[in-house]
Amino acid sequence: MFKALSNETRLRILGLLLQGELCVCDLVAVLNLPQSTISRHLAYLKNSGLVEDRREGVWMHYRLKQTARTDLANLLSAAVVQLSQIKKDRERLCKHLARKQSTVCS
Amino acid sequence: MFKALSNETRLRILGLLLQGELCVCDLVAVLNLPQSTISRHLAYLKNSGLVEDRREGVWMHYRLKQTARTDLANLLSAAVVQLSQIKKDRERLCKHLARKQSTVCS
DNA sequence: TGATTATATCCGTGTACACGGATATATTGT
DNA sequence: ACAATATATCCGTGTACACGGATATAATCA
Repeated sequence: MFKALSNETRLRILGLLLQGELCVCDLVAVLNLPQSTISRHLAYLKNSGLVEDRREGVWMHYRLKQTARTDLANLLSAAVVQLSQIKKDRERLCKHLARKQSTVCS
Repeated sequence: MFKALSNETRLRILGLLLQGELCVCDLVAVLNLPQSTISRHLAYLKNSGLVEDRREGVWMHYRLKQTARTDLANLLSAAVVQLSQIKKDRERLCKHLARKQSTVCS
């Protein structure tokens, strides 16, 4: 698990997934990284047992596995404080979702 | 910090240092790994700001930095459960210290 | 079936370590 | 100064990834 958390991009992905389920294209848009990079990290997180996926038509949705959610929330709470990037990501996610479909941002 | 925790040998070292200050030779004896390996990881942990050292004659003593102690205790509590090796290490440390000088094992 | 879109995987390249034996350095006691 | 001991660093080798462009796969729709 610590290995999964030892990469900044994965930390950022997990930080966003803490807010709720997301599809790959949302992560690509918010993190502004190549799609192959995002997909690779999602595969890594899935293999590590931290996230699970769900297909909905063409879209793959990723979410934290329930079994890992509590642990991750605790561990990441420290990371969120130190890695200011995560806060910015969350703000960007909020705007992104609002732009996409006028949903309320939690 | 997660990078420092992402290596099993370092996790084991930190697990032992949670019990208290130790010198390199104790770690070598308890973990049964080459001295160069232990020294390298201790240097890594020191650079990461997780441990600090103290020279006492020929011996170098390493201990957790106070600033990291609480965080590490929390993070490692999860690791201790999962990585059974850490429990075994602690038992070996206890025996080792008892053998060395009939000290009480905390 | 063929085009389109979303996602996964492949590929070559580069970097960060991990490893452990060998060697260097530092300290102590003679 | 020299031997002995504890520790740090060096060195060559190997592995695990990170990266991102290119390509393959999968699903949808016309």
